[in-house]
Amino acid sequence: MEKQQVMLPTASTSSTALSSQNQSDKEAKHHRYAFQTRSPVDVLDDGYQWRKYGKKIVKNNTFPRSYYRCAHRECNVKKQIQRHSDDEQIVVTTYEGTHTHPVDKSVETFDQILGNLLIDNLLNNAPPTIE
DNA sequence: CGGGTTTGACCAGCGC
DNA sequence: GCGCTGGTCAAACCCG
Repeated sequence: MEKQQVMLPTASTSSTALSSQNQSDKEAKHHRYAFQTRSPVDVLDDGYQWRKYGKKIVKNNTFPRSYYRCAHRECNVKKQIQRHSDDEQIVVTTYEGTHTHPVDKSVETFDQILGNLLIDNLLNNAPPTIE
């Protein structure tokens, strides 16, 4: 397959942070941040290296969901990417966990930006867009 | 040759 | 209690 790496060209990171809602303690324990990005590619290069460990077709989505994990041994960060069933141009990236290692690249990447957006949304109490 | 990716199967959790 | 969905792991294959 072709590795499509996008370095935040025109990908507009519009909305949205899904965080510790008052769903349940289990959800709260796991850091889950969902971002909806409008990008032509599935995998956004956030500066970290990810290793794909699974793919699954979800009933609600026409497109398969991809499961990624941080390439680092100590870093047990998981990331799942799924496309919108209605708009294939919308890519939903869900981060789970926190990186304990610095970015491999020397650029302020998506992770930083998304992180800021995340915090910003958290502070603003942004309502969950997905689920 | 090594690492990474791919696909399928298995397992667990939740719902009914 | 059984069924279904989602998630993870494992083995094999492909590419660099």
